[in-house]
Amino acid sequence: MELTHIFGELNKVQREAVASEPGPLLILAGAGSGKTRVLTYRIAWLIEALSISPLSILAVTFTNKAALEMRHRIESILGFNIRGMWIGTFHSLSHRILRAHHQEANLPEAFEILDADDQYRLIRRILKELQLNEEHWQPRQIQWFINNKKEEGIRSIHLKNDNENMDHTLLRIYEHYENLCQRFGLVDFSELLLRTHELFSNNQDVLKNYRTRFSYTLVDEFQDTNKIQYQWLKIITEPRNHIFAVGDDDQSIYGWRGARIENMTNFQYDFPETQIIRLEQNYRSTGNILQAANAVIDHNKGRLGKNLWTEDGDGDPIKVYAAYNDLDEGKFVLDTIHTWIADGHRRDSIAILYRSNAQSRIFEELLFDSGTPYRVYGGLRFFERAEVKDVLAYLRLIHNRNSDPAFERIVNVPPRGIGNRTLETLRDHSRKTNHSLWNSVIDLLSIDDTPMRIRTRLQAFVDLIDSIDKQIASLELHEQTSIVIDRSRLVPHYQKIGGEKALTRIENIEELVNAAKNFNSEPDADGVINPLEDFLANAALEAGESQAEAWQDCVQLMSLHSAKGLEFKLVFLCGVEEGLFPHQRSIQESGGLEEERRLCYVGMTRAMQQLFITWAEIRYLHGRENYSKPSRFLLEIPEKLIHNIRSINMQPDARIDRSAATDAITENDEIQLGSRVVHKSFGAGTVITIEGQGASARVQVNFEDAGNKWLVLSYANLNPE
DNA sequence: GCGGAGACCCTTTTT
DNA sequence: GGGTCTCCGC
Repeated sequence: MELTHIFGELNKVQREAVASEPGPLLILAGAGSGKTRVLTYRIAWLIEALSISPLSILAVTFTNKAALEMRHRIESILGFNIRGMWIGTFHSLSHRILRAHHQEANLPEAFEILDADDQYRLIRRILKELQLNEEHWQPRQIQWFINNKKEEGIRSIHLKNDNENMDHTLLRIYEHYENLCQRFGLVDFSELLLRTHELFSNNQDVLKNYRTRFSYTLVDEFQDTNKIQYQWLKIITEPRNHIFAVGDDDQSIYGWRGARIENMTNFQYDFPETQIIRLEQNYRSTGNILQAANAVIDHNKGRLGKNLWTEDGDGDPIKVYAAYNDLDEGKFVLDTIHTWIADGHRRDSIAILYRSNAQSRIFEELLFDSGTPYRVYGGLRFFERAEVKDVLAYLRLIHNRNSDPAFERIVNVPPRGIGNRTLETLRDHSRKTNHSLWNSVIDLLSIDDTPMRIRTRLQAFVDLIDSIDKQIASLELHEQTSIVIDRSRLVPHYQKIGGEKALTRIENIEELVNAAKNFNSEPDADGVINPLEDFLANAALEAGESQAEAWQDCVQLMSLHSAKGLEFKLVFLCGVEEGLFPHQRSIQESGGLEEERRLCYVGMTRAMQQLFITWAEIRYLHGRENYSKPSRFLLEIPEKLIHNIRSINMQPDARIDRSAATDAITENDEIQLGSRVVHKSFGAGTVITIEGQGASARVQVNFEDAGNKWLVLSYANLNPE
């Protein structure tokens, strides 16, 4: 068979991986070594060379984005579409399986997915019911505990039986949570995985069905799997063990969320006769960048071992800039960016990476003021926004009256006189009767001693929901959405309270109609299509990544975590200071420091041509001034690979000078290039040049009446217009 | 029940 | 610095 279109694109080791005999295979794929390429070509090879049907292949990823991209890439190699092939995240695949076998999995047909926010609210409600103090029983920690246990495959019943030291109250909360979810058909993210795994272990018929169907399993980012995900993979793959796992232990950065790097080391023992292939040739970065990254990661113990190399040249040294404060750091980055763009590069070839999202603000301000287009990744995603979740909650309640999370969310949004007092009564009733909140309302309406005013308001709410339901019953999804938005009166509500954010919120609400319009519902296993149900599940499972402007040419700002898997010609690694990176809290955790170091490795290996590392001696964090030292990671890079733009070890004298200058800049930081200013005698004008810093800083201002003037900032007494 | 003023907290993020 | 949550007065 003619397979040059597959093999022609690959190097020798990649070819070996792609064309290896079916069987357990672990690919250790270093950063930039063509991981995705190997994965997609492997699938193409199975289909073309072994004539495996796409329907017999199961491909698992961690994000929806990765799943989508993989599908596109495979289709473009093959030249035909593979619509029926199962490519998805652990969660979306589990969801699909549970929908198809909800009875065997002991779930109601209309079971609902709880996202992290819904789960948090539910836990708080339980704490209240159990009359536990939130100070002592922090909802976040409970949430973390429950998810952690589920991700280890442990239910409350196991804790009860196996562990005598188990905290009694914690156990009671977990138990209560499980009961409530079971009773009302609520499934949180970890439950999707756990429940599917239990379905497979308890139901041989179902398991056999999937084992027969899927003869080949492939996993991406294997280093990020947690315990239950690994078991999920094992149970579906055995006994054939045709599993193809691709990962990089050096890029495991989600340990704090349950990912088990040990899964990589255990793989070869759990799947006997595992073949291990190392992809070490890097096609992304210059020699210097690779050497520096290798040197840093080499400080970690217990690695599987890998050394990246490249056939390309050394390139420029790593440039390190020691700033005196965060503003100076920002200005340096901005200047460098402008030079880079002036040299003819695209803006989207640039990434500013940082450890914590709070660091983006200063860069955003500077980029904004200089009129440089930029885009910040991370933060709240579309379907997680409060206003969007409100609309969805109306839809959820209409679809399933027994959805307590949806009920709680919107029963009084916009305010309709059903306050905490009434809600407490409802919750109380619900607890006693085991009825959902909605049914509790119905109950209360039929009880004679319910006060008239409460009765009126509850009735109005019931009527509203019922009447919207009736009105939208036979309409298209986007029409349903549009009517719900209209009749819920959420837009006027946000208009009323919104303030500055009102406009964005209303835009988001309206954008939801478009999202509904563009949503393609897939028929389930029985060929049934339920667009609304699908849409709601999808909203929970897919956070709603990048919206429209994703492809515009702008500077990219993101946390190091979100940068994994991406590459940029020019990378700035910012805030590389002890306490911030590695983060203070991670230094205290066991294994925390090594994970931070991997994060540093991930950051450095994003750079193709040029890597800048910056740190600031003074940083404003949480409104306070902090003094820092350069990160230990910086000191782990061999000096010969570094070009210092300013000495890391500042002279004491220089330090005084610089902090003085810092103050002056901070005081005047509203004066920027392009700022509108007013002078006592020259009147209004625009700042067109700024030179120097501190007491000697000078600006050139183009005054409307007086023309161009040079002024010394500390004497001129300029005020913002 | 509503809404404004102050207290409080604060890594990383996907599903 | 800023977003969320609580408390309190109306």
